[in-house]
Amino acid sequence: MTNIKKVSELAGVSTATVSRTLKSPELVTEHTREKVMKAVQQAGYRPNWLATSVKTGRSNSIVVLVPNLVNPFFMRIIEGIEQGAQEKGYSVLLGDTQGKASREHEYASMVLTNRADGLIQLDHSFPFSANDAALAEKVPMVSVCERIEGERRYPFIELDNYAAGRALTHHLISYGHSRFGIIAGQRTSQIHHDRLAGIKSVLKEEGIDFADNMLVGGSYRIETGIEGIQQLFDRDVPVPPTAVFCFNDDIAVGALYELKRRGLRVPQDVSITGFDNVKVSAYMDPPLTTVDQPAYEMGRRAVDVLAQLINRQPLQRTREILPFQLLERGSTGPVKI
Amino acid sequence: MTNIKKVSELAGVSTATVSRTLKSPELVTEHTREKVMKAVQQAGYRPNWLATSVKTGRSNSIVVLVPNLVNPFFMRIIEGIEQGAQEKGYSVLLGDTQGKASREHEYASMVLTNRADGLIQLDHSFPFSANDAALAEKVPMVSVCERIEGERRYPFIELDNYAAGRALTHHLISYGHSRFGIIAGQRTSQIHHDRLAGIKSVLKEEGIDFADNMLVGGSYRIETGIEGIQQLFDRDVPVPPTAVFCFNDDIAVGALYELKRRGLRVPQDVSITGFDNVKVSAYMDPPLTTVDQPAYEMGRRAVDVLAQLINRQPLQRTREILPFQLLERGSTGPVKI
DNA sequence: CTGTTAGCGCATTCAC
DNA sequence: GTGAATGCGCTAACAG
Repeated sequence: MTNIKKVSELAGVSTATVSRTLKSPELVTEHTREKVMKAVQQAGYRPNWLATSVKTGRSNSIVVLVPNLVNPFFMRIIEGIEQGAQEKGYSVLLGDTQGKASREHEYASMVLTNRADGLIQLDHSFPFSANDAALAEKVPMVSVCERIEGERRYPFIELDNYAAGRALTHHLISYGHSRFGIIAGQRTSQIHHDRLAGIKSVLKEEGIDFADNMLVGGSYRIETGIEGIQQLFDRDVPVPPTAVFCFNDDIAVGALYELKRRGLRVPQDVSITGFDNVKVSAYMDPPLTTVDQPAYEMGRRAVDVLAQLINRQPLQRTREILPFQLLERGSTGPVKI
Repeated sequence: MTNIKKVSELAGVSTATVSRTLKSPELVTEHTREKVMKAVQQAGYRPNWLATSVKTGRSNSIVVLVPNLVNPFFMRIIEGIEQGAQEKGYSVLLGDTQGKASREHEYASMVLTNRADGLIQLDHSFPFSANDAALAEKVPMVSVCERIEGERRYPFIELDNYAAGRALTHHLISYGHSRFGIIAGQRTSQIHHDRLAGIKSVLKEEGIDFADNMLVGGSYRIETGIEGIQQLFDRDVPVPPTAVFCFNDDIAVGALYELKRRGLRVPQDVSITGFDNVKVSAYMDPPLTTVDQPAYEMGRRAVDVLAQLINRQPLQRTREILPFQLLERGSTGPVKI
């Protein structure tokens, strides 16, 4: 292990001077700087990051809790987080929670043991165990694309899900639809409620009924889309929906698959909408009408906010609602007469 | 900051005893253990992980270099890495390189500064800068699903790409195909050469010609699939291919999209194959014939090997070639007469 | 501008 | 079985 002491001996200076040369070169004569740099080069010296961190009390790492790595939407957010983190000098510790509380607790505790300086939560749960809740009081934490339930003290960055729900509904109504189904993802989350409320508000305004049993689903997976269609079209309801809201693109992919399998045409027989604007959604047959979320920007913004929290800087605002974009593509069309 | 000293005072013991109680409880009387644990509880003490790490010289972290986070195949590997790492007590630092050498250098250097104990490379390049190459000599590094070019000293875990290429070719030939196109991903990588060699070996055995200009593409993206089809079907070649090998599922998605857009039916007019068995590939219309890679297991295995390297344990073998599985689905069929 | 000194928080000798 | 002392590698205060 080549350490600072060896370099200092090699350069014929003190360890402090070596440290200074590397961290604040302007505090050092050009002459010594050259001497030191030469020794650094020669010894192949790299400062031990662990030691620096103990000393400064900062790990310069952040941990990201994500329920599912294989979801391209989350990964796009994490790309943004990574980019933002890198620019600010943070490393990203990946916390794949699989949606399990125990794993959330484990990863969240990293910030309690100085392994990370802050936490970004992509899921909607409060990630600390009951045991750690007290310790977690002052932990820098931000949630992005979701909102931590029952916790008003943590900032969040999310989409205007309510407005997006309204926009999707208006879009479908403009095509003449009046019988709707919904295949939802996680039903306990705040964004679920927002989207649902957005949809229902328009239906109410338009005097359209929505029966509770037309809301199915419960997770953001392709299989949920398949099962959702089965439930919506198999039951004894005399009139199946002519349009189905899917609460993410994966669900929509499953729904599209299952509708086709049943010989139903999209959008001639049934219109469907997705959510997130995942890359493949544009290349489906037909391409999915969906809501674009600025995932990458959300990730970057989350790092900005987290960094301010870590540095105890005041936040301008604690909640950021980002605009969405409705992408009208081929999976929606006029209602069948 | 509640540190070990506070706890020791609270428990009326020395700091050494607190440390022992937490790390090796068996070295301590039950009586003192209880005393200490109570104090730990009461103080809400969590050992500072940074300090522990400086002391032991181990960060218990590994860094994973991945060229693209949005590719579900890579993410499946990383799921496996995460799981394996967690079981072995390692944390995963995410290094999204975007395929850029500068970012690779930056992330790879983490293992030079004790920020990580080892490195898993998912891409095919030697990730250290020329400057760091000497220092990197003894760095624990493993590559998975690719092979680090020109470096024989690092172990790798990968698929039998040669055999997979052969299997795909046999499959298509059994359907009567004899005019092939290939849309490749990164052409410089070892796995590219292996797959290509596999395909060509069968063609040669069967006496089938393959013109060099039927190999197109250059990156693992949907757009590459689209452009690839354009190149293969637009050129002045009198006879376009009846079957196209796509070197991953994303490319196949693009190819499928573009073929349909041109009014060509899959598989009636053109057969296509993917690679990786990404989740959505099964739900395309038609579902993609593809090669399943045991991505999750590859990730787990990579951690096993890396851990052995970190602990300077001898490796049984330095190169692991895993079996693949050919999934025959709807995107391949008999050649059109 | 540079060197000396004193820790950061913890783990590990070595005595007892 | 436990405590006192030492040091991991580095940075920050203070002198000079």
